[in-house]
Amino acid sequence: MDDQQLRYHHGDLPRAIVAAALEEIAVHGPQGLSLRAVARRAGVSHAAPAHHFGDKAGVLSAVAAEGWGLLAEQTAAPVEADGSVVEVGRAYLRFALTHQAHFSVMFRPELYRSDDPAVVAARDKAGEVLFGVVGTALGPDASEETVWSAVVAAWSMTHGFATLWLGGNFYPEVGADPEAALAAAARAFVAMMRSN
Amino acid sequence: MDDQQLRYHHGDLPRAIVAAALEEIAVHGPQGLSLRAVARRAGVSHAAPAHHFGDKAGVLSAVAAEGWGLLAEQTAAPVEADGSVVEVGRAYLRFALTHQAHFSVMFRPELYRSDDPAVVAARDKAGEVLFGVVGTALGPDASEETVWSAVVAAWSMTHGFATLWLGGNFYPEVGADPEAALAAAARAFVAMMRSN
DNA sequence: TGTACATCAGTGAACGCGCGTTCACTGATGTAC
DNA sequence: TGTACATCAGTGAACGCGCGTTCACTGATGTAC
Repeated sequence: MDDQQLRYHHGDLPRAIVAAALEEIAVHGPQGLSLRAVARRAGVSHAAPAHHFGDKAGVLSAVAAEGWGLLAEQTAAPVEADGSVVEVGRAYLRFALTHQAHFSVMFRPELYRSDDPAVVAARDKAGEVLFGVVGTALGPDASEETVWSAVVAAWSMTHGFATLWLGGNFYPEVGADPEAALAAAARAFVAMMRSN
Repeated sequence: MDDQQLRYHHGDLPRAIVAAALEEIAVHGPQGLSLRAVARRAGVSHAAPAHHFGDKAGVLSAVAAEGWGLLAEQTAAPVEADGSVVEVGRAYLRFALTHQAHFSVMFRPELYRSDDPAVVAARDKAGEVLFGVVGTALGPDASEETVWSAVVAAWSMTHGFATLWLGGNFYPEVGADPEAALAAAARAFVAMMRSN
């Protein structure tokens, strides 16, 4: 509620609308988003969001594109620092936990325009990071098929962990430190599969 | 639309309402469920669902309880046939893919009464199956902590795979046979982790 | 076999609400002269 | 420095809609006698 919002011309209303949408989504979920609630939160008239984004799907597309972009950035950081697959997994998990609103929109493509160019570009970039680090981990001799399988596995485990954790589905025994729990889980999984 | 529905007394309207709710959820998602649409689909007046279930959360609680019960049953089947963790994972995945509506409700506890006794009982039963089969796979010498970690890993990977698959997030390279893709992914994951 | 009655499943009208979208508008801003 | 004007960001009233819930009711059913 800074005094920017009291001015007739807001300054950067599109940015403020996305921010307000994120706060709304954090409370009511992506499907429970209402443009009127977003406008209320941003302190503008209820028709203002549509003025900038066309409609509700437009607002959610902006959120999704921003989310995929942030995910690509934050998973690329450990790669650039010579990090392992595990480090990238941690970064993915950290992103999911600290950007729950983005995260919850990104994986509901029916709510936004998933063919929006900004969305496609950001999503592809995030995919490349993941594929690249897994390929490096497996070494140059691994078949492309193996790389795909390992990508699917690493993504599935990390993504599944994040959603189950966020949904409060784990028992308290799992502990309070999600990153440590995920790393321990990956290790225990390998031990279990080896013992068969 | 059998002639049961033309009778004043339906016969088993609660059952029909749950069935109609599942069909609605399959189309509009759990959050998009409307009691009036359910009633329309079941061929009864819009107030009928509330008569039996109290309110919307009541209908969704019934769906969730049924879902957890089915999951417990279907993952227990391979265990009774001396199946491995991988077989249980397959059963979990098969359940998710063939019972998408149940699956999508179960993991959104904010939409239903997750402390409903029927829900709690069914969910606990499903948890015990998973914990049991992982414990067996690791053998009697594994610490309880290790078992927990392996449960978290197996559950995360299987659950993550199911949700990413259902969301259409995988690239076509992953193939058309989800159960095979998941098994291959688990194998490739172990290879990748070993190679580091 | 027939009748009276209690039960309760399902009805349908009514309520108030919040929503998305449309649209003619107003007022702030910057630029041209 | 001052004025006219074009631009467009944001307004606010209006629309029609589907929703959840309530509530007095009706009609089917089964049981008691």
